[in-house]
Parts: sequence; C-alpha cells; structure tokens
Amino acid sequence: MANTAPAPALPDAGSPGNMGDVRRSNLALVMGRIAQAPSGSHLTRAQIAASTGLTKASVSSIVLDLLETGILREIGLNPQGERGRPGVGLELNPARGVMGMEINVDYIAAGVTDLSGAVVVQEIRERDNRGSESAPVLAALAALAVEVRTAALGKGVEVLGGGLAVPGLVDAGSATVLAAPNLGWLDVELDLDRLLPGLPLGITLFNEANAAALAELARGPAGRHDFLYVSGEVGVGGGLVIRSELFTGPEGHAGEVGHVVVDPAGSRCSCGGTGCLETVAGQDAIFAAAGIAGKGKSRLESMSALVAALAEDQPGALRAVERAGTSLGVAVASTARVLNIGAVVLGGHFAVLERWLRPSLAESLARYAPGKVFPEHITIAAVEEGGALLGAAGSVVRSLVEAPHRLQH
Amino acid sequence: MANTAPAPALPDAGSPGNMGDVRRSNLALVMGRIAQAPSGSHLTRAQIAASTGLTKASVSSIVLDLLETGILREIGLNPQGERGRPGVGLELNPARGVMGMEINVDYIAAGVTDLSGAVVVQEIRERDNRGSESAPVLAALAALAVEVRTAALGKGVEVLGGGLAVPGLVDAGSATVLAAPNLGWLDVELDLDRLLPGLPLGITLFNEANAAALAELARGPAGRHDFLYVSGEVGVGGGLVIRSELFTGPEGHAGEVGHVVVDPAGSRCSCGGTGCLETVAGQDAIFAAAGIAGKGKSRLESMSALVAALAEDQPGALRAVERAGTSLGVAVASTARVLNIGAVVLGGHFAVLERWLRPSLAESLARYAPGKVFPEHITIAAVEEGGALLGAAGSVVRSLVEAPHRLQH
DNA sequence: CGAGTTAGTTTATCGCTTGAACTATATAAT
DNA sequence: ATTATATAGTTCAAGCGATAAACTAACTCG
Repeated sequence: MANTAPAPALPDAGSPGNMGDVRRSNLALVMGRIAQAPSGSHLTRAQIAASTGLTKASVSSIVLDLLETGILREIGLNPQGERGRPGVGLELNPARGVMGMEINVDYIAAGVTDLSGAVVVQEIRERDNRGSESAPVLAALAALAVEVRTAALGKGVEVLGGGLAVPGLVDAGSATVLAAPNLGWLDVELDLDRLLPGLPLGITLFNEANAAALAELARGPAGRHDFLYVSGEVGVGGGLVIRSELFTGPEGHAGEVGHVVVDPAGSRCSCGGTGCLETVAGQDAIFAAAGIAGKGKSRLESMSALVAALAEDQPGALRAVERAGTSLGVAVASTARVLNIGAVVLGGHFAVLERWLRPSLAESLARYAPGKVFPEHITIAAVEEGGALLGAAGSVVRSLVEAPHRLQH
Repeated sequence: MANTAPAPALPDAGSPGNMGDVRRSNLALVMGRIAQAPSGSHLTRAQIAASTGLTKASVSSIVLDLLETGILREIGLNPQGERGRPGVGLELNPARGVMGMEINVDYIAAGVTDLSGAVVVQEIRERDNRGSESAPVLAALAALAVEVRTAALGKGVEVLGGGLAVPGLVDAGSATVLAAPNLGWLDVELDLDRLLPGLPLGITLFNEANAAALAELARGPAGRHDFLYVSGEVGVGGGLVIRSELFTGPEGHAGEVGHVVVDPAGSRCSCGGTGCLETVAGQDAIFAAAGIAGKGKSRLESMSALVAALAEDQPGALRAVERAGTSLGVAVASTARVLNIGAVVLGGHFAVLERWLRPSLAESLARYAPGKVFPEHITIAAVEEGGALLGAAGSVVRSLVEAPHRLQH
C-alpha cells in the first residue's frame, strides 16, 4: 500500500498485456493532458481528443471514469462567444490533495497541496532530531500530519496520499531509511501506513535532495528537463533529473555528488572516503575554513555570521567560499561528463552563497568541463523553502497522474 | 529507416494506446522468452503460455505471426519419453542474422551473427583511418560489408539489419558522428542506408565503448545488470549499463569516464579540460610515462613493448601503470557515487594490463569509495576481440526482440 | 487397445478503441 | 423569429485482441 514507486503507465515486459493496459495507458494520457494544462484554460473533451489523437468517444468514456474517481471536476461555466456548442471545462478537482512531509535535522514539517500543486496548509515545527530514536520523531510527525490533514479538510481538501522526505539514503520499496548520518539513523524501517492511515495512495519515502530536485523540476523554469540539483545542507546531497525523470540508479541512490572526489590528496570524509566534495563544500567544512565557530551556535546563526563576514569582505570567509566553489566545479564537471548533463541547480546554502560562489564555480567549470556546462546554465533553486516537502508531494501527484487507475474502486 | 533506436515495447505516453499496442507488447513478450531460452531447450507454445501468463490461444496466435515474419522456426524433432502429446519446439530462426560493423583508428571490420548471437562470418581489414575523410572510409566499409553479407548468404543466413560502432560521440537519431577526435571527424552525417541497402531493420549507429559495454552485457557473466564498462583505447571511453539498459543520458553521450577529473592540478586534455583521466590512463599517456617511444611504432607494437617492460619489472613502466590504476580508481569512485554503480568491467588496454593495474586500482577504490566498489567486482571484459562489433550487432538483435512487429509486412 | 496426459486449435465472450451517425447547443445570416 | 452553420458530446455497430472453455491431436502407460 505504502510502496507506490512511480510506475510506468503500461506494464513492464514480463507480464502479459491486455486491454486493461490500454485503458490504463489512455487514462494516464488524458489525465496528463488535463494536469499539464494551465489552470483556467477550460480544457474540454473535444480539445483533449484533438490533442491526444483519441476519438471523442474514447475521451468521453475515459473522462467519465476519471470523474467517478473524484480527481477530475467539470466546470459549469462555459466561455461563450465562439460559434457552436460550448464545451464543458475539465480540471483537476481542487477538493483533492496530497500531503508532503519532511523530517530534517532541526525540524519536522507537513503540508498539503491540491493536485495542481497549490499549497493548502503548511506547518513547520522545530525539533532537534539529531541522534533521536526514530519512534518519537515519527510520533511527533504523525501528530503534526493529523493536524495538517484536518486543517486541509476544513478547507475542503481531502488527502489522497503522501510523500515523506528524509535526509539520507532510502529504499522506497521497503520504506526503509538505509542511512541518515545526520539523524543517526541506520537501517530504520518506517511503518508509513501508521503515520497517516487510510490513504488510498499510501505514503512514499523520498531522499531529501531527490525530492527537492523534483520540486525544482515541477516549479522551476519550464522546459528544463535535465539538470543536476546540488543540495547544500550539513552534507552535500544531489538529485539527478534526466528527461524529466528522477534518475536513481540501479539501487535507488544515485546523485550523491557530495562524495565525488575533488581532491585525491584531500582530507577524510565522514563516509570513509577521501577528498570528497563534502569535505570542502559542506556547511561544517565552510564554517571551519571561514573561521566561524560552530560551538553553541545553531546552523542558522552560523550561516548568518558567514554571510555577514562575506558582506564585509573578510578574506577568510571569501577564501573558504571560493574554495568550495572551485571544488563544486570539479565535482560538477566530472558528473557532467559521465552523465552528459549540462545544467546545475544550486540549492540549500549553495543558493544562499551563490553571489560569492559563482565566480570560482564558473571558472572551475570552464577549466574542467569546457563547452559542457556554461555559466548561464548554473542557476539557483526556484523553490526556496520546503523544497523537499513540495517535491515529495508533487511526486505523489505525478505518480497519480501517470497511473490514475489506482484510484478506481 | 536507419534510425532504429531501441524503442519501448509499448508506446510512450503521448500517443493513444490501442489494441495494436497490446499485440506488439505481447509479441515482444513471447519473442523475449524464446530469445532468452538457452539454445536446444525445445521451448513449446504451452511452456511459453505457462511462463508468460498468456493463454495458450494467445500464444498460438502470436507465434503464428512471428513464424510468418521468419524470425522464428519450428523444430520438428520432439523429445519423446514424456507422457502426453509432445510439443513443437520453437527457436530463433538460424537463417536470419544481423551485421555488426566497426570503424576504428587502425581498421575497419564487419561480421554477421545469427539471432542467437553466434558469429557466422567476421572480417577485419587493417586500414589507417586517422585523419581520413569519411567518404573513402565508408566506401571501403561498404565494400567489406557487401562481401561479408554475401558470405553469410552463402552459409544460409539472411541479414535483417545492422549496427555500426564508431570511436566517438554519435547521435543515433540523425546517424551523425558528432566528434571522433581520433579519426578527425567532426559532425559527419553518415548515409547509412547506402552502406548496405534494403535491410528491413536499417542500420543503427553506436558509440564504440557503448557497443562494447552492450557486448559485455550480452556475453559476460549472467545476472550482471549494472556496471561501468571502461574502454581503454587511444582515448578512454566508457559505457554505462544500468538495469540491463545502456544509459546514454539526456543527449545520448553519457559514460565519458575518460574525462572525469582525477587531478585538479593535472595537465591539459585534448578535450580542452584539465586533469582528465585520459591524460593519465590513455594509451599515449601511459606509453609516454613509461618511456616507450611512440614514433614509428604502431600502437600494437608499443603495447607489446609495454607488456614486455612490465614483465621485466622495469620501474618506469610499473610506475606508469600504477599511476593509471590509481587515477582510474579515482574516476571510478566518483562515478560510482554519482551513479550508484558497484561493478566495473575493464576493456581494451585496461584488460591487457589488468595484472599490473589491479593493485593500485583496488587500493584507490578502497580509499575513495570504501564499501561501494569491492575488488571482486572489478573484472576484465569477457569479450576480447571485436567487442564493439558484437555489441552493435547484439543491440540490433535485442531491439528486434523488443519490437518484433517491425518485421511484419 | 483404451485410459490418461499433455499440446495445440476452435469458438464464444468480453473489453476497449474506432468511426460514423446522431443529438445538443451555441453563433451568424436572413 | 427562423434557418443555416459550427462545434461538443453521446450512441451504436464494427473490429481487434485477450480469455476461458471446449475440443481435437498425439503421445505414454498399463
């Protein structure tokens, strides 16, 4: 129930195809058209038929199914003025939504968006989760989630499914957090169904950086289908989006740019490796190199101190960030060559420090991947706050759009 | 006609699905079962029905279609001894094959395999293609291909399609060699239909390292679905296989391990970058570091000289190869982290030098990607000669197996 | 030789798309 | 107002492909 990994619209070779598959595929096709239409565009059955290539008869039948599930809604208003019988508009039902959740080092969060991605409710609760057992954290999150769900229901939005983002390696299939060093979690299997029971779509587990990358895909500039999202947090995470799909690799945790080797002669990393990007460009590494004491300060305070130091042109801070930019360039260059990726989106502290990071990053990319990653393809994340939460929710919506039959019966 | 990129068995969302798609999907399903059966296993319709989940009636109808295209054959012989009516065996028609072709720096080659991958004819012709215009090279290859085709026909094998491997960046869609530095080709669009006209499946263009990786997938140890193939030639190329699929990235040329940065302070690379793996582990780089003069010697001669030097424990040669191994380790470690890949297959000169390369490579991997790539997952290529050729041919066969309807009518 | 067993084909049925005919509802022309 | 025209959406017969069950075919066993 909880394991709703993004499934292909049509069955993978291995199981026989039947006419039900055709139906499912066409349900997804129609659903996709409606989902990608700009809101207020008054899409009609006839238009869908024309743009998809399906016949009007098929579209009518498919739309009927979708209306019955409740994810679609007819709009009575018909914009007159054109000749001929006016069509009935179709749109995603604004009374249905999904919940995004996040567990992070300093906080837990939950929010509900409707199916078009608009935020209905959102709640962040500070909580020091470092080294905490998973049970109390999940209990706190469950309480928050129930609150947020009733708040959404109060606004007329019913929650169909959920996504949970966690800062660590996850196995979505078994709902297990394999390793979240900053939380101190190792091989923790989460009982997601108990977190928020009775959701028709269940709850899916995501890696935080991957979820943030997905948010960037959904909410960033249109037409960008391939990029590397680099998430600067305590560690350095990454999310790879290739042809508008999250690329997760054979075991589901690709995109770990934080552990690309940027200096073979570098220092030891918490992962056991040597010279990883994280040892130069992670938050702790930058604070240390900039001479900002971390003791007693929260990460947010340290970050403000760093920005202040940079604004005052303090050489130590400038040098630390410059070095991070150069190393980030090396890591991105290597990744770009191996993966044939030409665009980079900076998130987390890399977005905050972009002004000071960019020169050395651009220079480094020009040196190590000339003609591959151009400065204009280095951008900062469009989503500032709650990226992981929004990305997790958005991904659940997307998987629903790609397999709407899951709501039937 | 020529652009037969491996297509999914079922239509990508975007075009309406109809019952024809179901048929195509099930044709591929049945075809797949027959193709993956060990030769001589006497697969029957009933067995296929049982293992695929299709009904006997459907299988019969599908098999009939496949027999009509000529890719399948019934075996009259029925192994008696079991009770009940004996089934008729089905197998890939050994009278059908595909042609693999290769253009490389020092030679051109063409060969025909049958649909089960067995080599029917193979011909390598030495030819210095360095800096040569594409037209004469293609003319020579066309002549060779025609010869090989008639030779195959003489052995009763009809060629259905072909694959051409080239050492450079290619765009399979437009049959264009974007850049092949070692040939001196830049943006050369190939007229593949003229190379060998009248093939029902056309001819597909491949990158050499990618094709070799595919050969490794098809002919290497069974059960290995994810690996990085590193091809050591004049340059260092790579092929990424993920979940038994070639991963080519958004623009079709992922896997370029040769240009991962292994030493930010390293020397300039022919690609314009700095400190790329190729500047340390490419053939020329190793020869130079080992003190083996390239002047006047062919690459083969230089390689023999190097192996001889290594066998004699000459320190210069040992150091050069050790350094290459260390750098290869850095590049593989970075790649492994970004792509979540845990196995490496060494091809080209890396396979030849494996004995001397392995210690430093293993040590390097232990240092830079501890717990990710284990020494026992570093193996040398199972295919020694003509890997690219076999891989290109095999990939064409595979795309046929995945979409057998392309031969209908 | 007949009973039992398994392979493969035939036939009726069902589900889904298609295309054409048809109904519904608007604007534009008379 | 009435009629013509245009467009939206539904209905209905036809076709295709999968399914299940009945049937025929070909072998082994006793």
